[in-house]
Amino acid sequence: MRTSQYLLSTLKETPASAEVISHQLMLRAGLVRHLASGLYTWLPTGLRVLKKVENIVREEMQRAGANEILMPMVQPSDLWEESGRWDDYGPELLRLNDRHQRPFVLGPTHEEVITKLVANELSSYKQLPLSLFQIQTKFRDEIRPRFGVMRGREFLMKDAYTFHLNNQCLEKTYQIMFDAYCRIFDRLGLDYRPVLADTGSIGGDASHEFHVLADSGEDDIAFSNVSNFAANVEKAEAIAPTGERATLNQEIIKVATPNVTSIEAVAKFLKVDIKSTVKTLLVCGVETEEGKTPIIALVLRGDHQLNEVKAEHLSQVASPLTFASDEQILIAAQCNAGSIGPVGLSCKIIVDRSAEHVSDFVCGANENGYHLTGVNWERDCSNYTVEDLRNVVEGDPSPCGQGNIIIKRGIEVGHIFQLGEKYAKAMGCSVLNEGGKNQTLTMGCYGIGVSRIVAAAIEQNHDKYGIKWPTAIAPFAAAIVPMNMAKSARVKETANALYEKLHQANIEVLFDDRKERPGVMFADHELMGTPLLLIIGERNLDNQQIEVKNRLSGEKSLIAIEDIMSLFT
RNA sequence: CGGUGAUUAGCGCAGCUUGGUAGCGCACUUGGUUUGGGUCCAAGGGGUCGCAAGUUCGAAUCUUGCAUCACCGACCA
Repeated sequence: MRTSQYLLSTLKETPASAEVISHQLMLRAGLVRHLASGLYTWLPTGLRVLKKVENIVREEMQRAGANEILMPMVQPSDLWEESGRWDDYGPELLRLNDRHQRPFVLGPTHEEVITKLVANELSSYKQLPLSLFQIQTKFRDEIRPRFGVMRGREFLMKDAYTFHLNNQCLEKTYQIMFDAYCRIFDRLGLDYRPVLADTGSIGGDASHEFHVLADSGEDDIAFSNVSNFAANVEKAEAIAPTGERATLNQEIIKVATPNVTSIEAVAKFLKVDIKSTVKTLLVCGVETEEGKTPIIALVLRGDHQLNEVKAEHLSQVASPLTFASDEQILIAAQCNAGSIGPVGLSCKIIVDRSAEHVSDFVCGANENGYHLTGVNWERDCSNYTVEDLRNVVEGDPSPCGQGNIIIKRGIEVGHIFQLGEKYAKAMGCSVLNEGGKNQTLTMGCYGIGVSRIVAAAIEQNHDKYGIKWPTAIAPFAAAIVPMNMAKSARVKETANALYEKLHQANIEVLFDDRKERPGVMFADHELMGTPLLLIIGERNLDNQQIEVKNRLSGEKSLIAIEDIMSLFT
C-alpha cells in the first residue's frame, strides 16, 4: 500500500473527549472515528488490526473444532419471548418494529437464534457434540458507553456455542475451548489471565473470564501471591477469619454522634479503629406471596465493601440487588441510613463472616444522631445468620488455601461458561438418545470481544510516541520510509523496487511516498506502531544498505538490500 | 437513571465577567524555502458561536428551556 492511495489520518493533538490512552491513540493514529455515543467507524488502519485479531480468533476456533456460521443481527421478538429474555433483558436490548409493526430486536447475543437453529437441524445424539461460532457485530444499548471501542454500544464479538448430550461431554468441550482461548491470547501477544468468574444470571457451574491486565481495566481481579489462583473480585470468596472471637469486655453504651453518619466519620469521631465498627445496609428481600417486599439487613465490618453479587445470590435477597428506599429504611429502623445498627432490628439480619468476628464494636443505634459502643454478638444481638458478603481485599488469605490476596485491574476480553439446559429447554432443543428417547441438550457458550481486544492491546503496548503493536496484530508488517525521495532519484528507485519486491512477496508493507520531511514520517509511523521501519537514504545507498528500525526494541541496524527478505521469515 | 463538567472552523483552545463587524495554534490550499526526527516565510479557503425562545437598537456574550458529548456510580465481550 502506498500512502498516496491510503487514508492515513493521524492527529497531532489528542481529542479532548478521549480519556484512556488506547482511545486517545486510536483516534490519533487514525484507527477509528467517533460517530455517536458508543458508535465508531473503523478506518483502514484500525480495520486491518481488527481483521488480524478476528483471523487469529477464527483460526483457533476452527482448530478447536468449531464451525463458522453467520446469524442475523436483527432477530424477531418471539424468539426472545420464547426464552423469557424479552421481559428479562431490560433496556440494554434495543427493540424496534418493522414496517408491518412486527417487533424485532438488535441482537446483543445469539443464544436464542442458535438454539432454535440447532433444535431444527439436529435430531440424533450421533451428531453431538457440535460447536458453532460466528464473528459478528453485536448491539447493546449500554447505559454508559465509554473509553472508545472498549465499551461501545456496537462492537465486534466472536460468540461460540456448543451442544452436548450430557455434562461430562460439555465439560470436556469447555476445557478444549479454555485451551483455545489461551492459545488465542498467547498468539495475540497479550499479558492475560484466565480467572474464575461469576456465572451471573445464567447460572451453571463453571465460568472463566479472560482478562488482559491493565491499570485502566474496569474489573478487580484477586490473585494469590503464591499459587496460580485468580478470580474476579465479584467471585472471590472471603474466607471466615480463623480463631476465636476476642472475648467481650465492654458494656453496651449509647453515645450521641450528632450529624455523624458515614462509618469513617463515626470511627474518627469516637476515636476507634474502623475495624471495630460495623455498618448495616438495608436491601430489599424476595417478594412474599402477599406481594410484600421484606427488608433485609446486611452487616459488614466498617472497612469492608459489600459484594453485591454475593448478596444477590442469597436466596432471601431480591435479584437484582435493590437498596431500601429512604421511606423503607425509616419504617424498618426508625431512623435514617447513617444510624442503622443490628441491635433491636426486627428484620432478617445477615452478617458477614468478618463482621461476625469482631467484639466490642460500634454500630448505629437505630436512632438519628446516636451510635452504640461496646456491642457484642449473641449478648446484644442474636437473631442473625452468617454469610460471605464482602469483597476480598489485599492481604486476605487466599481462598485456595495458599498465600494472600493481591488485587490487579483487568480488562475482560473473553468469557466462557457452561450454560446447561436453560436455553435448550426453553427453545425445545433436543435429540433422540441411544435409547430412542428425547433428551434436552446441554450447552456451553464462549465469547470474545474482538474490537475490545484492539483497545486492550494498546492499553498494554504503548509508549510516549504511540502504539507498539504486538507483531501478530500490527496493521502493517513494515513501512518503507524514503529520505528526501523528491530530490534523490536513487532513493526513489530503491524505494520503489523494494516496495514492489515486498508487495510481490505478499508482505504487508506501507510505502510512505508522501512528500514529507523525515521527522513527519517517523512520527506518524511510530504513532501507528509499525513494527519495522525500512529507512532508505543516500547515506547508506553507496553500500547498498538500508537502515532498519525496530519499533518494539528501538534497535537500529543496517542491512544489505538483497538480504531484506530475511526480515520477514 | 443520579452526580459533575462541557458544547465557538476538521482538531486543540481563547473571547463571555463589563453585549457593539468572531480570533489564535495545528491541519488544509497556493507559491517559495528546507530535507535523517513534527523546517521557515508569505498569501489564502473554511464558522447561521449545539438548538429554540426571550431581554435588547444590537446577543457567542445576559435569561429560560431543550439537545448532544464526556467523566464518576449500577451493566457487560
